[in-house]
Amino acid sequence: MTIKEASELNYRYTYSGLRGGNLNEVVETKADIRLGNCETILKKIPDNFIDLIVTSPPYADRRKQTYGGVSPERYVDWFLPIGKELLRVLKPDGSFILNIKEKADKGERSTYVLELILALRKQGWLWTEEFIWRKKNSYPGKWPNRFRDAWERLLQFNKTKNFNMYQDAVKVPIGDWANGRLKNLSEIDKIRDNAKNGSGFGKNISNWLGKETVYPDNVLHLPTECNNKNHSAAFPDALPEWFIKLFTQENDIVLDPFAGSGTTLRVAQSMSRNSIGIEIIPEYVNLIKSQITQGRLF
Amino acid sequence: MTIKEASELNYRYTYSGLRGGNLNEVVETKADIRLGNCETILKKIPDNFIDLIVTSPPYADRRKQTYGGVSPERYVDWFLPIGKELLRVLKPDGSFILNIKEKADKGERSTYVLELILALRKQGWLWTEEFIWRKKNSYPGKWPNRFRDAWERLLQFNKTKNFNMYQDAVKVPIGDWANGRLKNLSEIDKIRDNAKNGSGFGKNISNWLGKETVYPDNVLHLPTECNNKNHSAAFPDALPEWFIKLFTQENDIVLDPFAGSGTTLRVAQSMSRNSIGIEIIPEYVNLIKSQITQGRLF
DNA sequence: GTTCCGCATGAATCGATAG
DNA sequence: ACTATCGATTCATGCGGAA
Repeated sequence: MTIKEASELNYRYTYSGLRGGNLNEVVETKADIRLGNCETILKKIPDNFIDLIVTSPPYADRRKQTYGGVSPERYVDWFLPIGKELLRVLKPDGSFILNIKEKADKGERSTYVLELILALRKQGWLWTEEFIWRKKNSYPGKWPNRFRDAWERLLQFNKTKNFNMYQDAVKVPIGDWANGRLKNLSEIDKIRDNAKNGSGFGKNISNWLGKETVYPDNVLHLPTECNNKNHSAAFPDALPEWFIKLFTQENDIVLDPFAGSGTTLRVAQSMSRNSIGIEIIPEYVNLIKSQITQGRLF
Repeated sequence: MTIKEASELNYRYTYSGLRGGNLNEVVETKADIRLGNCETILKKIPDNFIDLIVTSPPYADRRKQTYGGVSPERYVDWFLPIGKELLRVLKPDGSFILNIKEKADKGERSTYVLELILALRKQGWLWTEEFIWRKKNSYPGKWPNRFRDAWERLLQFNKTKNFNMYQDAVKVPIGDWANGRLKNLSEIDKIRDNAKNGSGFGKNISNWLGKETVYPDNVLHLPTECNNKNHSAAFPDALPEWFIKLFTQENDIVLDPFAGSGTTLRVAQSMSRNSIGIEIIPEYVNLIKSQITQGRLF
């Protein structure tokens, strides 16, 4: 058992104890999927209720009139009322992850995403970071003046600067360079720190000795999922999983206001997080209900 | 001599031959580096003169010691007069590649790059594409609310939709997944062919065997160069090289209005492209002059 | 000739301290 | 209060000399 696992186990015992239950009593997480208009249902959620919002809204598209066909020109105005509700329901230490990418139209990239970022900031959001989702197997195709689009934006917004971030939960294996070099590196550090001030170097060393994982950066390398789920724009499980690990703890509440095929809810529940989803198409709601354990959260 | 060098040499001979000259007559490319203010010198360049602009301007609030540093608030106003001249000197079928990345400040990303894109569009530029430069060895560090920044923007702007793009020049070796699969396939194919006396499967294989390169996508994976140059942050040679291959032919003219240590000019000349550079710091101009064959182009 | 090791160093960011 | 400076933190690379 690792220290981390022991720590988590200890937390669970403590948690159950505080509730006064016996050790077999597990707090079951709930997934609350609602059918209907996004803005309307958002208004029913209490203030400061959500720990993490992860969503991939319908992208603007001039041609498609079917699912969420919002034109680029109207996109910002369409999204802002939703952004306002999201700002209200998010806890002060929560985060909002928006997966979006502008399409090329008549040879140009649309600018509505840039305008959306500026508008959300004006609305009160902090634009904390832009992660890149690097899609390993991007959509194939060839055009005379454009290569395949192999990345999407993952925009992080916050209500305050002091949001929760559990960085240790997403550490990754250290690069190959370390195999032959790290042992010596720590020796160098020893010498350097001894020469500098002689104190506190042991703390540094403890960070490096036997190091096998490092913190990731702001580029996520994930394949798009090949299995079609009857939904046009499903992102891979690993995407919400990464942000749920990074920004929430067990029994927190995750919200996806454009639930689609329900990836976020399903992943959240598998990770013992509560979740709320909103979806306007009945077929998708039924699909989600078949994959989760339902329960009302508000 | 590598195969690549030999191939290039062979091409040069052929090229000279087509011109009717003897083999010693080489059309020499010129690199024209000028010391001075960017906007001032740009005004001396004729209209529709440049095939490709590749540059990395000083970012806002960076390089304060060397370039003085432009504040994020003033950045767009500072850049626009330069953008206007760049628009004038670029050929209608040329491209403009702008390498830039906003920094984090007080927990937020600055928005001046977004505003710059919108402003350049208003100025008449088409925002054709945003490439991602993924930096594997990004600057280290750890903060409570942020991971390391491992990517920069490579913004492509054009004057018209019908710009030159030589996609075949930047094809890349097919991924390792294909190599492994291809070897396995051919082994299986061998066995099958032996067993079945040629089932037609070999025909498919022949399609695969010739295929060694594929078109890249819009994410570039390049390490930053950490060699001891006298310029603080030169981008790697491979960066301008890729865009010069993609957007120009031999003897075209490449412009870098913020030449810095001269990477763009040096690479352009090594690829038999003419180049123009502007740099305001005398030491860098001298450094560049020591690395190129000079010649006036305007 | 290869491989390995020592070393330097990056367009970083935050929080604390100093003026 | 507001700005300027500094220390602490951290990972992947190239280069040059040594084995």
